[in-house]
Amino acid sequence: MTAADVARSLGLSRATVGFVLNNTPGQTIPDKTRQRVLAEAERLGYRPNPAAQALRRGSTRLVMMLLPAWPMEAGWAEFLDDVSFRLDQAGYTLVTYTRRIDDRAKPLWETLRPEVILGLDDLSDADTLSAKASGAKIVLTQSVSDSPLVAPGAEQQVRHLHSRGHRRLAYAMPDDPRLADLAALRRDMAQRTASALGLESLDVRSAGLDDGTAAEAVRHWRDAGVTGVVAYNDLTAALVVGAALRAEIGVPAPLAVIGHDDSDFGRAFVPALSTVRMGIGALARYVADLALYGVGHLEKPPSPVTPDFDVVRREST
Amino acid sequence: MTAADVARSLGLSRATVGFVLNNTPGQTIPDKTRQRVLAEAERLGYRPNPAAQALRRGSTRLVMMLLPAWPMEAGWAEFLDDVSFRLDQAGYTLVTYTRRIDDRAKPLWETLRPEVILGLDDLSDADTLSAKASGAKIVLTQSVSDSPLVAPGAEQQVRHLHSRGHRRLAYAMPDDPRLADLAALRRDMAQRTASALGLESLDVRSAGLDDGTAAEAVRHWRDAGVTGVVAYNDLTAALVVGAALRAEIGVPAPLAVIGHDDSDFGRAFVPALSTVRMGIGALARYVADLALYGVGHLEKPPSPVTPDFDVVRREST
DNA sequence: CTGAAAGCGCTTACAG
DNA sequence: CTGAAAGCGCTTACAG
Repeated sequence: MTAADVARSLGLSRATVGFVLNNTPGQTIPDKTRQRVLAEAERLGYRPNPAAQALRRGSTRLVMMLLPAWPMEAGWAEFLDDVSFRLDQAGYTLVTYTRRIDDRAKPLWETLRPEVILGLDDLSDADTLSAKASGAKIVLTQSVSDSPLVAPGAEQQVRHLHSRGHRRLAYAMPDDPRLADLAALRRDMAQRTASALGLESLDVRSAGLDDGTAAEAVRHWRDAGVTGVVAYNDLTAALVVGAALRAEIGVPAPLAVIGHDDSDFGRAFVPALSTVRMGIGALARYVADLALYGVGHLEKPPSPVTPDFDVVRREST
Repeated sequence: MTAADVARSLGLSRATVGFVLNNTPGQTIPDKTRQRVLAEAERLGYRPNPAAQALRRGSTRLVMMLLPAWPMEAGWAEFLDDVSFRLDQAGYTLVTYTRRIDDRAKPLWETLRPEVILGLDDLSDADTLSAKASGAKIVLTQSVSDSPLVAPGAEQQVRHLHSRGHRRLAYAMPDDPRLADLAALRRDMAQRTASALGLESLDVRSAGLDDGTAAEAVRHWRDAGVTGVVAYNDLTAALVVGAALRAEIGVPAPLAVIGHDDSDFGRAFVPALSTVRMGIGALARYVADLALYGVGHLEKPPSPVTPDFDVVRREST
């Protein structure tokens, strides 16, 4: 079922059909003809062939978003929906892609040829080269030096513990190497906030999944007089709380712990985990517009937005 | 940079270049020419235009895998890598897509035109129609009547509790409507296993996130003499355990609870959650071959495989 | 062994 | 207002 079929069925030329279907400006198609074309296309179930369109236009109208390999919280689904909706309205399509470090398949941008790649995650050097060679423009929404997306939550965490009267704070890092960069950003922001509040510098320790580091950290913190722990995320917070309870150190006193991300399981935990929730509503439009600016669909770059971060206080602080 | 450029640069015809680059059988290209073409293509950084290939071939060589909207456990990343690697070797590309119920963007299959859609998740009726209209073949790896992927873990859960001496069992359902179908499958399998073991039928209750249903279920089970709870997944297990502890019902005694999926946070929980881990190694090849059979690249369908399910006993049972 | 050519389905400048 | 036609980059049957 091609545009030619629609034209033939109507006794029109392919051009007229194309003008109607593409809403080409500068054409004066009588409304009657327009309606006939639309109705016939609908009746025949005509769908333009995207490969032919891409070939002819010289552009795929595809935007690829790189997603991190670690599990994403529920809020991201809505975020992605918002981004893809906004792109959709501008005639672009969002494709998400999770590139693993040891991925053995050809990168997806080779086959799909997106016009823009949105890097929510960093690319390896080899992948960056390959992506550029494929003709895509890389737009990083998360750069290491400037990261409104990831850091401000850490400030909220520290301020929350401070407002609850804690003066000697620690920071719990995850041990997953994929999270190292992100964790360093949040930790530094926490550190800066602590200084700004006149607190001693944070006592930074790692809290891993099965290796006893969480237990060690908790003992160390107790001996050092730490009363509040800022955890990288809710899983790290859970590991710290778990280790504390097993060492018979009470939570929230003598040790308060706050996580980050508002993961579902934090509510099930006993004690329920205090956390920071990121509101990404405004972000979706910003990210979509960043992509549209990248493909030249928008005249100027969107103004940066900072997501909202809210403390959700539960039982662990 | 097109194949024509490569041909021109070498003083050859476009056909010869095409034959070399595509390894077309039945052509006798002198090895010297072949090497020259390969070297020149490499030197010029030639990459075939996928849109042109798709248009000419009449097929996109794209396989789309529908992913569920809920967060996936870490093991899935490896699974997807395995599937895409196998497809890659056969010349196909895997694209993953998460279709949300209230998605407002045009479905991705409209734009990408995959040859096959692998449904790890179910499609709405409207989406099924739209996907078929786009020309894709839908291959369901998870069907309601035959579900080796999702159900056998529930059998392991029940057998584990039975082997620990529990005779009066309950089943904890999630309250997320997106999980309803999957949960029903697991619950039924648990129910069948209980019958086979000569146990009373399971006392089924829902355990939700914030609505007090978990607390209610736990109280009800205590009064009904239930000693073992099979939970849909680890989050549901966590909710049940949390509610039990808050109601001062001990875990694992008098109430043992086993989850499913081996989520990271289950290890951090106090008590650490017993669970069932799904080994999906063999599955990747099966799913990839299902797709390749769907596109006609394989003569006959792959033999079904059942993933391994292993009980991981921790403190909650 | 290699070249000239058709045609996939589309968009759109050009000519009426 | 509408049609005939070019051409995007590729693959491949056909003719030498």
